[in-house]
Amino acid sequence: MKNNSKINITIWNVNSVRKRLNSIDKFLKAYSPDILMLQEIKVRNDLFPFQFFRDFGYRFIHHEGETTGYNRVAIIAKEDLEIIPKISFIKDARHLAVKIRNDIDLHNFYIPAGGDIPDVSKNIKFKEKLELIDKLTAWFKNNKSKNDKVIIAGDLNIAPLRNDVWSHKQLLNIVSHTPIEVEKLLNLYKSIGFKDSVRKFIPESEKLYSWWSYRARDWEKSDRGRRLDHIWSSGNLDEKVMAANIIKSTRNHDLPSDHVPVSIDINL
DNA sequence: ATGGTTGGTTACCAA
Repeated sequence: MKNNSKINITIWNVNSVRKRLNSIDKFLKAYSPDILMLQEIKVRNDLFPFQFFRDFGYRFIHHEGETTGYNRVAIIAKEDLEIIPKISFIKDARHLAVKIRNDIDLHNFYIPAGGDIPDVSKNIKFKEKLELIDKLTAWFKNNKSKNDKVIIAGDLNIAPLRNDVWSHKQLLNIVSHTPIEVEKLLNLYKSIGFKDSVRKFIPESEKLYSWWSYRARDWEKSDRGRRLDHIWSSGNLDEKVMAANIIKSTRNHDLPSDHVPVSIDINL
C-alpha cells in the first residue's frame, strides 16, 4: 500500500463463505475493497475457496486451521499484511489481527451471539458473551494506549444505540440490545477512546442496520433490522476516516447472508 | 404472544 492513499476496509458476516460465493462475487466486482474481513465463514482451512479470492487479485488470505466448520473469521487483502498475534482468550477462531502501514493494528472480531435468554444465571452463552467483552476491555486497557493506532471491526453482535434497532422498546429484553450488553460494549468503546467510524457520517437520530433476520416474510418491507456490525478506530485515526458505507443491496442477492457489508474509506 | 429461516464433514444446535 502506497503512502497517502485511500484504503477501503470492508467487513461482512457471510454466514458460510462457500454458500455465499455468488453474492461475494457480485459484491467484489462492484466494490473491490482493499481489505475484506469476513466473519462466520463456517469452513475449515482445507475447504476454503482460496482460488476464488486469488482470481480477484487478493494475494493475502489469512485464516487459521480448526477441525470444525463453525464460526471463524478471515482477513483477505490485495497486498501482503503482517500477521500479529491473536488475543489468546478468544476461542473458536473468532478473531484474527494484522498490522497495516507498519503501525496500525487491525482486528477482525466475531463476538458470539449469546443465545436467546438474557439472563446470566440461566444462559451460559449470554454469560460468556458479557465476560468476553469485559476481557477485551481489560485487554485493550492493559495492552494499548490512547495514542496507539487501532481499528477494531467485525460482527460484535450488539446494537448499542436506540436507532441501531427497529424498536428500542421492543428489543430491550432481546439479546443484542439489552442494557447490560450495551453498557459492556460502551466500556470497550471507552477503553482506549475508540470512535464509531460509521456513525461519524450518519447521525444517531437516523435508523441504521447491518442485519435483517431470515425469518421475516419480506425483510425489506418489515425492515426490522439491527446494527450488529461495527468498525471503530482509535481517536487519532478517526480523522483519517473519510467515508463509511453499508451495502444494503447485497441483502437482495439470491441466497443472501443475513448481514450486509459495512465499509470505511481511510486515508493512510 | 408466537413463529418465522439458514447453515453445518447436520437429523440438533447455533444464529
